[in-house]
Amino acid sequence: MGRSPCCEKAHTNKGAWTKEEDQRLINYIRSHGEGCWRSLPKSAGLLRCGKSCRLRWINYLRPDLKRGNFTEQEDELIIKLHSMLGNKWSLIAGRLPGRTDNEIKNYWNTHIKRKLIVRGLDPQTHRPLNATASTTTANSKFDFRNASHSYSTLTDIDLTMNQNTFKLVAMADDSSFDDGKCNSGTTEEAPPQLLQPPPLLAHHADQNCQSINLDLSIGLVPFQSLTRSESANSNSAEIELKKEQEEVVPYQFVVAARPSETPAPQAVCVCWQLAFQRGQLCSNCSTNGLYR
DNA sequence: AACGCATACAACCGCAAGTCA
DNA sequence: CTGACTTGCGGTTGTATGCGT
Repeated sequence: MGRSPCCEKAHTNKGAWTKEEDQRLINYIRSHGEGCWRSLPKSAGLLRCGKSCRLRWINYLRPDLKRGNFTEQEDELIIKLHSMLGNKWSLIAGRLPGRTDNEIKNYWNTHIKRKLIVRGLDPQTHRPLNATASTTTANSKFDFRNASHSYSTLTDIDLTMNQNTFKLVAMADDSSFDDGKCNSGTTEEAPPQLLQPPPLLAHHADQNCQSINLDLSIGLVPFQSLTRSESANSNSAEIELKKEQEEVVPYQFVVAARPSETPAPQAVCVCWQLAFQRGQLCSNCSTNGLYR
């Protein structure tokens, strides 16, 4: 297809940003908002490529960023989300208000990987290290890492809001765990490699497959606010979705396992929360994930 | 004090998906 | 429908800093 380079490299600065460049970028975005990164550098008087500007803003200059060390709670949340989503750093970052995908990715590579290894867990599979080798082909239908499907045996995932946190409780459907190992009952769409639950879920599944308490306590900002750039880039359906979503009270989210099941009122399919946040259609609930 | 190594993190690169004419 | 273009993501690299010898 022939792509043009993202910038004219001969005329752009590279490497660390200076305070002056930062200030120019901040000033420009304050007065014009995000968006059109390609033309932003020229308009802002920066000798940087748009990509570089975007990255600098998102990862470092954005005012809503939470600087400083990760808390123990954040650590655990990242681990849990990674066990479900894999290296989907942007999705994980979306669940940690004030943290960026780059920051989480770096933190994962420098701290959490080691932490898991010390615990005797494989950082990629979240399985015990000595078990990893024998289960390399195993993934799970509950494993959200590979795709936008295959968690249909969870019949109920409630994200209920306490005063300051959400709590995610996933209830497993007994019938889908019939064999006691919770790895049968494949759905039509489940790819063959997604057959075993990851350890996080498998652990609970072993306990009679009754209840999976993921206990995800996340910040009170359930969704990132609609920025100007998002407004510019989003289609109207997505904007509508976000509007509707913001109106959902009292922030209860439910996964619909089967289309025939009557969804709870005022609830949002958690697939939307985890992987369909851009308003993609969900194969589980056959909607964009939003129930009213 | 100087050096080498390890670590942390900012920034870059290439690719894929999305958008639009 | 097609292709040009933009944006966002994930992997990787480069560099500053800290620490031990």
